[in-house]
Amino acid sequence: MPSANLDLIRAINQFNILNSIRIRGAVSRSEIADMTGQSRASVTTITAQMIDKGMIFEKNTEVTGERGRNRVLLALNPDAAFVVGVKLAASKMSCAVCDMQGETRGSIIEYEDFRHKNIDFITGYMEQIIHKTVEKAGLSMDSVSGLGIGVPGVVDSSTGTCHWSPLYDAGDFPLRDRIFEKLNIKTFIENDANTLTLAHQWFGEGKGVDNFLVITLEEGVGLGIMANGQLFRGSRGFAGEMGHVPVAPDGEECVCGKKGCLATVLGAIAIVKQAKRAAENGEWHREGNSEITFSEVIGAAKSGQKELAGILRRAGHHLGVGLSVLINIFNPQKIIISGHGVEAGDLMFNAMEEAVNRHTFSDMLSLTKIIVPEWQHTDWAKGAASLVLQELYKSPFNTIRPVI
Amino acid sequence: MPSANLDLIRAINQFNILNSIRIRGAVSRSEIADMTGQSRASVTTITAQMIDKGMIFEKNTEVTGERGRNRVLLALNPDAAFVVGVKLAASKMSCAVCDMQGETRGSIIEYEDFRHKNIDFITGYMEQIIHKTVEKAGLSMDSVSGLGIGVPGVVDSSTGTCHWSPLYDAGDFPLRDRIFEKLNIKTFIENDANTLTLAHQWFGEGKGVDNFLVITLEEGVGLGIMANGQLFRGSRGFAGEMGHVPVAPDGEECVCGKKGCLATVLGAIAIVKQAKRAAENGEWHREGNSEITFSEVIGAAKSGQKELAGILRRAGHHLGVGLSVLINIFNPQKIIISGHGVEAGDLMFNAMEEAVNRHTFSDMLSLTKIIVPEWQHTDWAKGAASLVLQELYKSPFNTIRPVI
DNA sequence: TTAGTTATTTAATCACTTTAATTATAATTA
DNA sequence: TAATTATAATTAAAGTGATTAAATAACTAA
Repeated sequence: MPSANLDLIRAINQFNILNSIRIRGAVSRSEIADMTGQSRASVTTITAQMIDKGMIFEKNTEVTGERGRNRVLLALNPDAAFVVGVKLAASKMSCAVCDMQGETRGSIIEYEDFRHKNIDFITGYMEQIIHKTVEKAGLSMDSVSGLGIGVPGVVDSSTGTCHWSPLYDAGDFPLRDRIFEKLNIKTFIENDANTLTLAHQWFGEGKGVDNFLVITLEEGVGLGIMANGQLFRGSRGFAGEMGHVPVAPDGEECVCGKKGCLATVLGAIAIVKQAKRAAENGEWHREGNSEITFSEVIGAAKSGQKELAGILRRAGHHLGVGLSVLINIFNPQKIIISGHGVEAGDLMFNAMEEAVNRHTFSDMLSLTKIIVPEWQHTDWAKGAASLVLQELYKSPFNTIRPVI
Repeated sequence: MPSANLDLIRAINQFNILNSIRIRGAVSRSEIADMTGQSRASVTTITAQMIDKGMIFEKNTEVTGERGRNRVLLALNPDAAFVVGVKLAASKMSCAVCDMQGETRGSIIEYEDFRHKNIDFITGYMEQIIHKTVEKAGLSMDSVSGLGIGVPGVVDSSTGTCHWSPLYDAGDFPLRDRIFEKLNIKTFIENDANTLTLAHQWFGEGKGVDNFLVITLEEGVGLGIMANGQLFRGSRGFAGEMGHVPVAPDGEECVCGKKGCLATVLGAIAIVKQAKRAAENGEWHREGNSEITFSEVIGAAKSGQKELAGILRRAGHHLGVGLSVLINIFNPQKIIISGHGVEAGDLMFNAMEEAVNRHTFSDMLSLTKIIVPEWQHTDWAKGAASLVLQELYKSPFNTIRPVI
């Protein structure tokens, strides 16, 4: 247990100031003092240090026309630090370089099958894509303050160990340290749904929201939980295994052995599987014999293929039932739905909405906003980058590399 | 936002020291320094103040036979403070006086129907029971440092307002302030399941466990959530509305309008309702015509009444399904089952266990212990008392009344 | 121009922990 | 038995970050 000493209070106050500036965009010293509860003198001292380090700068003086001296607005220097985020998925890897404000300064996505591949192949690939992305952003590796990696599966972020992942069969693997050895950059790893949840807390729909959930629709279904402003990981990082919540008691058998898990109707794998069956049964007349992709199914459904549209509606319905369970248990302010599965659009989400409305006590439902924001592939990598940004804001003076 | 200053670090360090003593029972200054990370000098200073105030005392010197000066063990003075907890239920009120170590020093339970009663009647009743219990414990009201109240329903503990309760139809009600006006004792209110969860964290099965759930089986079903060592209340205090999680899609209609909610099969109300139907159908041959009570149903079921045993087994089964959902989502270290509903015993819990085993991925299940501790009526009031003890430990010097 | 108002900075002070030195008390060793 | 070693607890001095109060800066209104 670390003791509370002067270092701690300095860290807290620095964080609060930096965060106030981030949240407000540009803000004066007096306002910071009011927001953080610190004395004006103290704000002057700390902001002076931050200006000195190049983390923030005096943007302009605000002319309000009110009496008294005008406020000098302070703003973040977006170039104060750059961080890299990498998202590892079954069939692709994406990488993004973000600045201090969470803006993407360069990104790359590459398609490759990583399932059952050698671990060295994956870490090597990662090293390459990082170099390429940093170069694309016009930066050198020296200017990178940290690296965040989002991994599907169960991850112990404190030890940097990957315990289990759908990607490979190996046991515990020290991913963080292995990457650090290669690049010599401070590295953080985390479950992918959690990185996205953090990204929303810092830069997205979760700004200023203490309790929200993030549903990720990819190959499977993921859940990120923000509780009391903190990421909730469960006792061993297993929290949020939404996929195996039973929603259809008379449904199909799941890989886990149970029947009617959410994972059997929702997520790209389940949807493609159902589409394949429809094609085999002749309910979906399909040209050619190539492997069915998720995008293809969505496209056909949107073009009016009734059977496929039904599959999406059913998926939406069950998602809605699952959400109603979550709303009852968590009473979140927001539920944010992300992942490339949102491509399914209204076909899925109308059915979802209907199911949520039907299955949730209206008093509770009225407290929860369900949001499907615009989705980009690189959001995942940006999420991984936020993992570092978070650490950076927490102890900026220790983490930020000097701007050369 | 409160700024981080010297007061904060003192509060944190005091809390950590007091808590170390509480957890270990009796512990030396050096060990405290090691546990909390503080310097020995600092521990000496702070513990001296605490001894001065009568909060802790030098219990004895530990003779280990090791080299060097013997350690002086410090222990909590249980009489340093007394707190009162009151639990309000539909048909009873219980009250307990606890000491600094959470030991019950006196308790009273009284049966009375509080449904749809005047609020003044309830607060008046509360005032009386508190006076009686304090007297029974051999104490005066002056020696009471604080009062905690556990209320079924939705409570905003920060404002002390009771927003909604199954007990009465009135709207928002400032219960905390109303009681404070009567007794002039620092008062805290909280949802009843949450008080029990706190009690477990501080003095029960949740000691040292960061992530656990408490299921309360009373008239209905309640859920208390401990996430990252913090009570999780949701965005408006509605979190943990477990009762309306759907578990039996083809089940009975619930008061909330949906079908097959957990509340339709579990909890005293639902079970008595089902028993009543069994009696009406002639499946349960019952003497007399009095109102059926929960205890009577349990008794008859345990004596071999097959239909009633079936009702309990079904309830246990659905509870098990509900728990499997919770395990998937929360991955808790423990699930603690409490409330007078545990009287149902093995009849219910065997079925529960079977359902949990069947519906939960075994890798996840192995991480969660499900516990049904011994249950006493006054545990509720003790829970409410912990609400105050928690505050007391947090800022001991401000809250503890001088011992006269 | 002057008074009033707000923003920011500076200087002095305070409160807390830490480090280093010191005292206290025990077992071990010669 | 006396010196040595080890551990516990205390004390004194030093360091540090926030706060308060006073000073300065920069503006508006009259």
